[in-house]
Order: sequence, then structure tokens, then C-alpha cells
Amino acid sequence: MPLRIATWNVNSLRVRLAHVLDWLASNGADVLGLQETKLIDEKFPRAEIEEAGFHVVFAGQPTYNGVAILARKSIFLPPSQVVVNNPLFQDEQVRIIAADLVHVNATAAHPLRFMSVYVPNGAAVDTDKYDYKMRWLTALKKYLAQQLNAYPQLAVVGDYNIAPEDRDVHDPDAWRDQVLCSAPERQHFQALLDLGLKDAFRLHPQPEALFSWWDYRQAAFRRNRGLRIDHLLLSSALAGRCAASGIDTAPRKLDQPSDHAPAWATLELPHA
DNA sequence: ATGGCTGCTTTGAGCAGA
Repeated sequence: MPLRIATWNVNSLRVRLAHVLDWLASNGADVLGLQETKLIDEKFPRAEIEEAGFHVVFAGQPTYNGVAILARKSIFLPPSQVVVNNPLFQDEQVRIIAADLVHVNATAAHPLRFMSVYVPNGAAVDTDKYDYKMRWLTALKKYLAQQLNAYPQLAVVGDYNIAPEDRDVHDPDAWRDQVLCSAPERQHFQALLDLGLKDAFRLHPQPEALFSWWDYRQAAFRRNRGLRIDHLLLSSALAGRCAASGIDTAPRKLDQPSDHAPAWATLELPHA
């Protein structure tokens, strides 16, 4: 059975829990990285998620950010070796969680190392927040270089807040040099690919103008005025076993949607 | 040029998101 992994910026898990549980049931994802849970740990809906058949590890803070990993109990042992944030970067904001996922019938020598990341938005070019985003991405590259050495089967999924190429943007001229699309941001994304990571979405043919985020304003989703900023980056060992990938825009059509849609990939792993 | 939505916040108008 192929393994389906996914990422979703839910923009408040309190508001979106039903969407997440419905999507897991209908889409069949086995592992899901969440971003922008916006929940302190005391308020995280652990029981509801576990009752739905998933292990969960999470790290939050008041109001902003917050990340989690869900892993289907019928396939995985409880997540282990959990690490929150980047050990190489002092950060007051909670934007990364990583864990080992071991198959219940594990035969592989290496676990699946799964990381859910929420890259800073950056606000606008030439702001303090943009500088923070640049420093954050520099540190992420150093961390992932280490992680790739330690974990041959590494998946780094999340909201990267970067549209890698013009074809990932509904109106490239309007977005030229703007935050999410600026050349320095794209160079940071390319630097991650240069480590050997692969963008799962681009491993397979895709429809044109398939995006993962649309502004809440001005009917942007109905007009498909979106960006592709949510990505699954795979180590070469995983990329070689990636059978399919895509973005599911169905949840963006629901009432009270997240402004992001889930992105996913399937992996043919022999008991990862 | 501005604000356009949405969620959050010692429930309010302001911040943040992208």
C-alpha cells in the first residue's frame, strides 16, 4: 500500500478541526503536517485526533504559529525523537516540529523522518520581518543539510511562503519582486533543492495554474488568483519512490475554509 | 494609495497573515 503524506496550513486548528478530520477520512492521508494551529498546547485537540485514529505530536504558542504532525495509528508506532524548532537557530516563534515515524511492521533500517515547517511570511521586502525570514531560511538550510546526513528518508513539508517559479503564481508580473516571489526568497528555496531535496509537486505532470493559497479577499479563490507556496520536499531516497503528487483544492471550497489547501504526495515505501 | 477577508485578542480595535 502506498503511503500518502500531506501538508496543510489550517489557519487555526480550533476553527478547522472538522475540516481536517473530514479531509483525513475522505482523502486517506496517512501522515499530515499542520501549520498555523494557533493553539497553546493545553488547548490542542489531542483526544479528538487520537479518536479519529491518528497519533499526534504538536508544539504551539499563544495566538500565532504552531505546528503538528499526525500519523495514522494503523500504520505507525507513536512518533519518537520529537524535536521542536531548529537547534541551530534561536527562535521565540514555534515554527518547526520533527519526528521519527516507524512502521508498525518495520523492516527498514531507517525511519521516515518527517518535519512540518512554517516558514515566516516576511510581510514585505525591506522590512524587519523579511530580514527575519532570510535569516530563518539560512538557518533552515544548515539544519536540513545535517538532517539529510542523519536521515536518508527525510520529508520536509509545510508552508514555505515562497512561490518557487513564475508558473507557481497566477500573475507573475503583478507579484514580481514582491514578498513570497522575490529573487532572494527563490534563491533560498533553490538552496534547499541544491541540498538534494526534491519538490514532490514537480516530480509529476501537473495541471497549469494549480495553487495552494488564495487570498480571502476579492473572491481570489473563485478567480483562481493564487500562489503555490505549500510544498513537500523529499530526500532523494523518498523522491525516487514518489508515485504521485498534487494539491487538493476541495477543502478551499467549504464554508469557513483555510486560505490554504492541502498538498500531498504518495510514496511506495517497503515498510518505511 | 488604500483596503479588500479572516482569526486572534484579558470583547476591542489593532495586529498578522500572504
